[in-house]
Amino acid sequence: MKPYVLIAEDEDALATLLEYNFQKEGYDVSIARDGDEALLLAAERTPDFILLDWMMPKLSGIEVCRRLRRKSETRSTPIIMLTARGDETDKITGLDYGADDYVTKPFSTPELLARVRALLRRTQPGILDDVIRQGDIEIDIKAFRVKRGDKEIHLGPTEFRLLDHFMRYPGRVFSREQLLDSVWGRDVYVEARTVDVHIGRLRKALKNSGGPDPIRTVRSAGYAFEISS
Amino acid sequence: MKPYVLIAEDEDALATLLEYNFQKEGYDVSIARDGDEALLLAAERTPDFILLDWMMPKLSGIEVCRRLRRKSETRSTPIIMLTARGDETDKITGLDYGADDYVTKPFSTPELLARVRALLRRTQPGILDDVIRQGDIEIDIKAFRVKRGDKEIHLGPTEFRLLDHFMRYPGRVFSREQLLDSVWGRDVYVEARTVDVHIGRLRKALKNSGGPDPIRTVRSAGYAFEISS
DNA sequence: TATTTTTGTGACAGTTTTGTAAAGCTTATG
DNA sequence: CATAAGCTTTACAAAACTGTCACAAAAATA
Repeated sequence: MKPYVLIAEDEDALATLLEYNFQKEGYDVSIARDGDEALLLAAERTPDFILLDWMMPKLSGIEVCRRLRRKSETRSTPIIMLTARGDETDKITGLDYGADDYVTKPFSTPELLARVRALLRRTQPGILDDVIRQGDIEIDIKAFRVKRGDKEIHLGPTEFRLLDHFMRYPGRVFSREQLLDSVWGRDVYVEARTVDVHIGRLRKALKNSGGPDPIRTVRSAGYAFEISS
Repeated sequence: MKPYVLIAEDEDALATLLEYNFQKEGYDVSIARDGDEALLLAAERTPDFILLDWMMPKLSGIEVCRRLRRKSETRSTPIIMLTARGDETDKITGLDYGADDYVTKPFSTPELLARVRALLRRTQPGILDDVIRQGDIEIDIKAFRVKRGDKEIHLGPTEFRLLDHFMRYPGRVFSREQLLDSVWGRDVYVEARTVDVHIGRLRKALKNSGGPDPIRTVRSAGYAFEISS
């Protein structure tokens, strides 16, 4: 639903500040205090982009960056490096290792947010859009509305987030666990089968407005959203 | 293009707050820390209106006011005086010396902004829109009036600002917290549920004049104003 | 075909969120 | 100083939503 950012930063004050600002700006945020944690969180739920501090305990930013690039899920995830001023060499090295942009500390929050928006627009087109359309289904995130053809569709909060998630990644198959992570939230404990129930509800709502069922069940794997446009 | 406001206020915290809020609202802002500076800045570029603190170093607000009135460029520039509560005499004197309105501290930012808009509409016609219309609902900020169809609607101040805000951003969903920020004021502490009560009153008032409820409840998210035109 | 595994779905009990009337206060007004 | 108007909070009822379960249906497997 919201763009999901992973912030890897060991300095507490900065991490909190960033978390606050990005949340306020409308992002889902996770904070990692060291390199290990960053990799862990990134594996749990693939972020839409990553803020990576250059200097961190356990694994340095550059090492994290390199490892992320080795996995298929995060190979193309945009990464912004946070470096101390003056380390010009860091920039070179960082970009070498696959960072997409870098920002020197200290930076102003609006500046960073602007950089992030620019990066997202460049690399993840559509992720900042308010309206997503797939076939005859249209979802407006800011207005919390769903339409199929001309008909308004009412969805409960969970079904809305679920559809939102699916429509951002059309065709991709998500396991129940993945859906729980990214739609319900990492820390919530619910039965995997609960996903089925909500899928059912979503299907019913979408069917009421006519047209084929856009959700495909992938037996023993999960669900995917597909619709011919 | 943007209205240009000169803010003369020596108290740092308040000056910064005002600067931030007026900029966010789309004004060009200059800050003067004392009376001398205020006159200087006003001479440099004639403001569209002036916020003038009553108590200031060097030249008091009232003296600044009087001198501004002597120059042809600023003779008719709207001036809002900021005074401490209780100084009833200030009001009289201030208006005598040519202030157009006065606001007692402490005030909430949205309240001040509303006063400013009203003043600008009264004195600088055309610089802002007077009326906003959505569907059959019409709000006249200058006159503090609301009409639905032909019927006059009476609203309390809070409901008025609430409707004003909604009609400026039709279709968009605002959380209770956002509404508290932009309608009540960043600094005011009020229960989130209070918003519900005012929404209820606004709905009732609008319903009395017939037609559908233009306010949509978005469960677990907030409210939005929508009406078919 | 019989058996096992996986998915679809109606029912339901519990929880969360919203609508609203009533009460207590504060501020404006004459 | 009394009255009126408007604001916030509270409490309770209604409505919407949630997660789980049980069982039916479908698909895979033997």
